[in-house]
Amino acid sequence: MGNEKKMVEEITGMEVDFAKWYTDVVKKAELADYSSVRGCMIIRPYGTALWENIRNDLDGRFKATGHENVMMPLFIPESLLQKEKDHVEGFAPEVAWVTHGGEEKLTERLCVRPTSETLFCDHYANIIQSYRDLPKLYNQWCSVVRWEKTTRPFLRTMEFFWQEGHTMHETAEEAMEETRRMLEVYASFCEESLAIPVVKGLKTDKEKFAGAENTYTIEALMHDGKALQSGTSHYFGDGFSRAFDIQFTGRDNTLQYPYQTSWGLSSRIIGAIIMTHGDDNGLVLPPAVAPVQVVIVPIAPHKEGVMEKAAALQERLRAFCRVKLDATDNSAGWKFAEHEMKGVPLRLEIGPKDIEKNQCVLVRRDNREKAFVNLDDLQTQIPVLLQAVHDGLYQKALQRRENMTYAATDLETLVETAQNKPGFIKAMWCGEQTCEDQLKEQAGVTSRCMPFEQETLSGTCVCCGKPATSMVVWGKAY
RNA sequence: CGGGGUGUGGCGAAGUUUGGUAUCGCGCUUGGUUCGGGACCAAGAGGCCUCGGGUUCGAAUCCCGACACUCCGACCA
Repeated sequence: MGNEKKMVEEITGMEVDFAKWYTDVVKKAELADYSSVRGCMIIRPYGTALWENIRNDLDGRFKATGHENVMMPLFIPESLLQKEKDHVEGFAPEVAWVTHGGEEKLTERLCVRPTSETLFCDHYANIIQSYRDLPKLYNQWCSVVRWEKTTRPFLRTMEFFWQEGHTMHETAEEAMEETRRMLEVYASFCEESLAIPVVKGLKTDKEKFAGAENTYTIEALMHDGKALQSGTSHYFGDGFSRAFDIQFTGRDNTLQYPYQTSWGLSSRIIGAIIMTHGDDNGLVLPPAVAPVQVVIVPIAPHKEGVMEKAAALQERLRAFCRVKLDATDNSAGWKFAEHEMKGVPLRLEIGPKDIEKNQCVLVRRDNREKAFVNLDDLQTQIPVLLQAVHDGLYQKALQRRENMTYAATDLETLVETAQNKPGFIKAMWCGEQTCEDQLKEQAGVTSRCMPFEQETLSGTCVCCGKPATSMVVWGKAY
């Protein structure tokens, strides 16, 4: 109990080399593996199961807010991509092009979707005629491709998995509400299901999505003090509607352009889970999405009755949690380390001595606390402990973020903080991009967002000293 | 895309400076003893030394090129 010895020698210490620690965890926990396609990864069964749980949870939240799933094509004709100017400028440098079908050269190139705004708009133009057709609340689960220069498993890969919601509304107000609503869905998902605290806010013009009027974001702080944008929600106004000629007849019998939103959350969130909760023994998974919530490790399984008892427990536990029985012939110690590496929230040990006393040992992954629990109480105790792990993870992450959040009211302090103290820096800003550029130049930080929860640290911009318009959270980002 | 680093059985490395036919640990297979924090003994299997050229009697080793991974920047979910 409370043994601080590092038991998994294969994983590089977090303090030693954070980047290496990260990839070690990805590989040793069997989440993903490299493929022979540059910049693309193979998401292994364990990683896929994790993504499926994330997906099912989020999908339920989308359905509950009235959204429907659709499936759009993988390809976008060049002409379609070209329709919205800012959008194409933003994405053109990183799209993959299909130029041939078999041996034949195509008359028009097709791009592999980097995002699907254009496809949705093209379709919406055909199916929206009247205000009665609105709102359209569509979502799709798919993968997209962006020709990235440098890649890292989950955090940045050339192909990644995500969901993209695309909605059309009768009024700007309605669309703006939708944008905010979906950001809240992401934020609650992160906090309730992933135990990741997030800062909700608005992106500056410099950081917003190509073609959007407003981009909202949730920003999480990783173990190493770098920020990870964990979900975004965009308000498009009627920009795309005009570019794609999407019009409907309004209640007053005039032709109008609908207002649009889009929002996305990607498999990158798995990187956030790793870097928020993980430790030197490997992955630590939030119970709500863990593929295995409880792993049963039989002790001395060759002894009479142990395996039978363990198997019977597995059957019982199936009714209320995701449970796995480790029946391999590895030693008990091996199994402990193995499942810790894979982040299983609870371990259940059952051996001859326990069976005699009708009990078992439950060990939490987050703090290694052990508890002897009567076998008759498992149905109530396991959910309690899973919840305790969740709360423990959330509190620890929140505490760390607070400890790593600083404030600066003058440039010198900001630069000094950025250079010496990894984390978020709160500072006032005048709203000018030149100041953003200068902070990037001098302190190496970018604006993560203008949080909804504003504070007044001072009256003037941290950079230029002119009157400030808002408080911005700055940081180094993934 | 700029600057560094790396590439040797499944994994981690030694060997490269000084060219001579590949070594170690872990894992894997089989048998046996073990099992409450990565057990032990014995016997085995497994290598186009990232790829392509070149130099040489001979290349993991020297030269040229490509690719991949990785770190630091710039760019992006």
